[in-house]
Amino acid sequence: MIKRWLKDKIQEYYPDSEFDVLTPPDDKMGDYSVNLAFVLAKKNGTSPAEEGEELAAGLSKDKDLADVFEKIEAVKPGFVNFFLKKEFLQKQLVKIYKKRDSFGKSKIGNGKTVIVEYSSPNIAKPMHIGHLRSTIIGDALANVYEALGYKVIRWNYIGDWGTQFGNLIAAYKLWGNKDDLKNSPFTTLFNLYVRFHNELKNNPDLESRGREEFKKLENDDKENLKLWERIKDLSLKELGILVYPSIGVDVKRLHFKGESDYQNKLKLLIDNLAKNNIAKESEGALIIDLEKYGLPPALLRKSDGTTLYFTRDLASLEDRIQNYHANKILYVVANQQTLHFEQLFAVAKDLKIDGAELVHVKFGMVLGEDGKKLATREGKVVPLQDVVNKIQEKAYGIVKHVKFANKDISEDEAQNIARAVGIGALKYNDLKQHPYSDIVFDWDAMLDFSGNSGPYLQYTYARLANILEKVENQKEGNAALLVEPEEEKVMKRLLEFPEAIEKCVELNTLNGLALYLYELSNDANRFYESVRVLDDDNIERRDTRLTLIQAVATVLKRGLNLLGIEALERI
RNA sequence: CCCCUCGUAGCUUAAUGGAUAAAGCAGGACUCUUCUAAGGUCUUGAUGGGGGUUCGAUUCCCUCCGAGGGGACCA
Repeated sequence: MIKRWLKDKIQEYYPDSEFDVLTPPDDKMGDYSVNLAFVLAKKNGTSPAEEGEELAAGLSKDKDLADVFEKIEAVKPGFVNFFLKKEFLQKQLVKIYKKRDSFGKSKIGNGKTVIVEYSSPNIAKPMHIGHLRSTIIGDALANVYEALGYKVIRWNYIGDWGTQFGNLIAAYKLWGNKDDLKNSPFTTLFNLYVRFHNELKNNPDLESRGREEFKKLENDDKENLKLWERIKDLSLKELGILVYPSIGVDVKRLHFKGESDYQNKLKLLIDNLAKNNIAKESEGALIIDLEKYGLPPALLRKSDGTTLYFTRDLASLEDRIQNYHANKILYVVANQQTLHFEQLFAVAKDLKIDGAELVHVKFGMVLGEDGKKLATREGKVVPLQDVVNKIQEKAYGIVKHVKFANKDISEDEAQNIARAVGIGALKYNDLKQHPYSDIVFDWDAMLDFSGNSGPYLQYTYARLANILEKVENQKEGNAALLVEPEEEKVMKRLLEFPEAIEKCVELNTLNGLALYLYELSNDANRFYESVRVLDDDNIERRDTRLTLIQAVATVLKRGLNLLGIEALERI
């Protein structure tokens, strides 16, 4: 059908052309070639007929296949799979094997600086399951940018300023005590936070009390400043010692920056904006009108004289571009704040703070089992530590009791496996989904270690590693010996790795990479089940298979690490 | 009322405008004297409704229905 249609088109463009639509080895090849011709034509600004002719030429002369494939591969990698001939695959496998440690890496970032803002805990509120998404997505995204040759700053923008701190200080002054704060800062602060909001219902005066305390804080009130510093110190310590390590995030690589760091720059910023008539008074507050962008005005200063998140974020943006020379800034922040970033980016454009590409990498919320938002105010949250603990317990149970009865796994190793597998499950469960969709928090799904899950990938890696461990001195082998369909499938899949990574930065999502790794694991497991490697009498073939396994294992490990998931040799 | 996001199988999800819409879970049938059964094999089942653009639409446009989020002194 399509074939005939293309023929007609070619007749129309080139009445004298002798080109016939490719003579394909089977029916589907024809349609497929047509698609390709169109993709190539679009890409190269040529006509489908020209591209088709070139394709046909390549296909009819097998010796040039690799070149044609490589050209197509550059334009439309997924398509090539269909055509791949064994010879090509074999050539590629050797290539991949030889450069397996750098396979997938590239220099397309060219040393450009990318700031990835993620995690950004608010130390007036406890970290809960909702904060996890930003941390997991941001950390992985930063890894991927790094692998592609960008200079990455992992910007952890601590929420340590704002009205809520006034609330917290007010609550502390009413109900808090020193010892609780010292012993378990997060729990204590959380309890104060919840109590404040609960009592607010009966006692609306509390709100003005909180505002009052924040105003004092902004006016350098000594007592409040001291209390604030104490709260901040303790919270950061707990974050660094407890929270981040427990989810496998390297604290040392995070660039901590607090909202409060911009406090002393705000006055100048505001004054300048007012002086240049960019900001104006409205109902006692200072705003920037954004009507021409179809947006509500951005608030710079409240009528009580205090500043807002927006004000600080604007100052921070300036800082990031001027002092950190960011070429690109990614804000890994939930969907809910879309408007905030639309406003921020619009103002940046107005002020010509446009030295960097600004992207709001948004993601959906974690919803409760009722499908409603998990709100901190009623204390209706799943604390991060609970999730981490529960998932590790489950992993530990499996390691310990389900099998491996005859394996010498020490207690320490079992603990370590449980930790890595638990976190792997948690992270993969998040990353495999498109970030926009809301996630309904579901213990069962999160604790499911079978099927398309983190542990499945880790398990696959461990199986492959187990084979490799049993062999010494293997040679490269001869790729021509790999003729099983399962082997071909794996080889084809390996080729897609670089594309899977590059797509991550193109779209600023990671589910493509997660899916790729799953499919690679799938293919690898099928290969594993269908072909016995070590018992092979044909040593050359055995070595070739080991080469394949080595390449897969390396790619799998690198991919998992990019996602922030550990690949263990034994699980 | 306005803006943003989403709507795919019983459930949770996937698919730069391109191949027979892809998986997992749940259900059914198999598979461990064999390199780790957290595995593998087979099986049932889906694009909210209506228009449009296109050779081709889950994807882009319009409209309706439904869900969630946001909309000047929170972040």
